[in-house]
Amino acid sequence: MMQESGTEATSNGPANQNGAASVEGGARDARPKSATTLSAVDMAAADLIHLQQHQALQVARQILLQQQQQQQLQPQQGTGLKSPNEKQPSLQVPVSVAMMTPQVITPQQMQQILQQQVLSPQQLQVLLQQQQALMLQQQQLQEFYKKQQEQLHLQLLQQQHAGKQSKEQQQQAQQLAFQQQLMQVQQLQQQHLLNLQRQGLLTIQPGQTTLPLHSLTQGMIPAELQQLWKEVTNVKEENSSSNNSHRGLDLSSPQPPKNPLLNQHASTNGQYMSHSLKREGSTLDDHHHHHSHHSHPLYGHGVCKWPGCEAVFEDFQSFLKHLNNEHALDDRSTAQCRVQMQVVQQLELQLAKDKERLQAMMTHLHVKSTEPKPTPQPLNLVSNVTLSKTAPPEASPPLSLPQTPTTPTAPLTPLSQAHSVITPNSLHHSVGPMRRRYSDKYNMPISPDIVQNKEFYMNAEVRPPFTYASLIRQAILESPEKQLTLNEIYNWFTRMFAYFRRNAATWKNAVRHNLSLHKCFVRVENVKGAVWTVDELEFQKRRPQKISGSPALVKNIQTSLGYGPALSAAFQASMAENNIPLYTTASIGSPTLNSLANAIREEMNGAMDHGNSNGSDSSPGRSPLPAMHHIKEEPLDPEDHEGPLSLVTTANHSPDFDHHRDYDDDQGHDDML
DNA sequence: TGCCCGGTAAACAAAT
DNA sequence: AATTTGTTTACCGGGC
Repeated sequence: MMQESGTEATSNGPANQNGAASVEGGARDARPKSATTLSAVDMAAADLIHLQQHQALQVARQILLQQQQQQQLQPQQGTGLKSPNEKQPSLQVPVSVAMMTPQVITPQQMQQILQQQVLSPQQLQVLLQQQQALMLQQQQLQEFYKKQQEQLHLQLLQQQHAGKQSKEQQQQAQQLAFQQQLMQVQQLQQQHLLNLQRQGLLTIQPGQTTLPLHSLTQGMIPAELQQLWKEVTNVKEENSSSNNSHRGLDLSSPQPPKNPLLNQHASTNGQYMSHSLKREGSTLDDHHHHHSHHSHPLYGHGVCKWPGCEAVFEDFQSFLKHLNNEHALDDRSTAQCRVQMQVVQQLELQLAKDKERLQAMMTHLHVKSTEPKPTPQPLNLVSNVTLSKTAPPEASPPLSLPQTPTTPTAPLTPLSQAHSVITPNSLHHSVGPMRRRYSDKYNMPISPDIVQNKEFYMNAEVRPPFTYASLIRQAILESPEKQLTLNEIYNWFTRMFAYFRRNAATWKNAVRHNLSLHKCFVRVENVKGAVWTVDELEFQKRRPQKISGSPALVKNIQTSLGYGPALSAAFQASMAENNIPLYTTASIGSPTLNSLANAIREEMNGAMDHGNSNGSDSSPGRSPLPAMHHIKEEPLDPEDHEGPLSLVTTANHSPDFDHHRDYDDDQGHDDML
């Protein structure tokens, strides 16, 4: 009862259309319409991006973990080899950590860039390229480290099991190797930074090479990113006004209150101006330009590595040509660039977290010799709490992240019994892609990154690009028992999507409506009430209908998704780029997010599926972006949107819904905080 | 143009 | 008596 009212009534105050929700009689017309279309679309895209990042991050994390391990294990050795600029991380982690981070553009830097209005088309591209290069590097490193890590693991295992033989020697050798790798990484990173500086894209003072960890950790929250992107886009749009003026992300038309500075981009006439800027910065850059040698970050193995583009080229020249023609500055490229930037951003954030995690792990292991059991981690405390509920002691080592500094991790949903290890219910097995692979292996839970995703949805008031039916199904399938009460479903919605924290009367009604309307939702009487379950067959049954083959549809979908093609392409490309097996990666996360990710993928696949759609494997995906119509039609006063958007605030309390009896509805959380 | 979809609004009934 | 939970019907707009 109080839920709905409380929900929106809260801060939106005026100008909100919510009145319509519960009481309006014919207020229907009152419903605002028109404006948000794009933003909504864009956001949907953002969601995807998010997922992508999510996965990419995992990889990055691994790399970092390894790096840190090395450092930790070998604090002293090999010092001489290191570049002079570092102070040698003896014990302080921050330092070492910091060293690794500069490779990606930090939020601050990003802002700088924006502020300087250097976002000319060229620069945007350059930026993108740089970021891409980053990805490549990480990929390489990843592979490399992967091997090493495996060895390390083996060693550890041996040590533990076989007692304390003289493995130490081996380990030392190993460590040396690590050390070397570490240095390599650092060099790469520095190199990269240099590049950026050269391009004039970054203005970093010499001594500033190492950024404070917190700057990264704090990263930007989705909302901020969005704002940033908005800025970026705006700037860009001003230049290339023509195209589709719409699609820009104008979630909140007005500029964000936060970066007033950015607003000045007013008449940025990028093109030329930036050019000069670039020149300026290029002073140091005399030697190689990324163009000079064939090692163009966007060109590899004869293929264009632009997200989503896999064009093949005989020679570098033709590639360049292609790059200029096909990937010139336009809405699409910009969108892709944005995606990439976000990816990077998220990676950065994740890296920071994982570093910290590693740190904890190392600490733990060190201490271990003395007192193995009682892990002293401060974070553990937190995590323990989380785990305690369900978590069997077993695996899960260090886990969760401690810090979570200023991040707006929503305080709500505490826990997660979650991992639930996905009940062996063969239920979802039959379905398409998502279930295959990821669910089999129960994965260990705890994954910090979820928080991020979660945050995204929780913060961004973006209408999720899924139909109610899809979401409901998702909610139900995610539950340990594969069944939920209506209320639990509601809770899931509000937990997972900020969007559903408003207009409760409306969407709840829709949920109910969907539950009873679709055959795929089966109500099961229960001792204390009834629960809803999903008849997967039924569900799948009606999924294939549209999408499967029609190219036209695909096109539409893409369009609907905003930069659909671009994003999805970027999404997938990036994944591939990082060797991130979608499913595998996903499996690491929490069931909830995984599912979400999978759901999205599913939708995407269905939508984009070029080619083999019918038949067996191709995912069922189909209904994609359903309903965003009205979103687009709601002109919502800027205020309306803005408020929510700055969610940081909003996010913090959302508990409104959760309270009462939901003890078990929260399967999906992994937050550790 | 008509059909199908999915979202939204609502009326109503039944269960709490 | 007030809600919540479910069902159903109607209407809309979009895609085809």
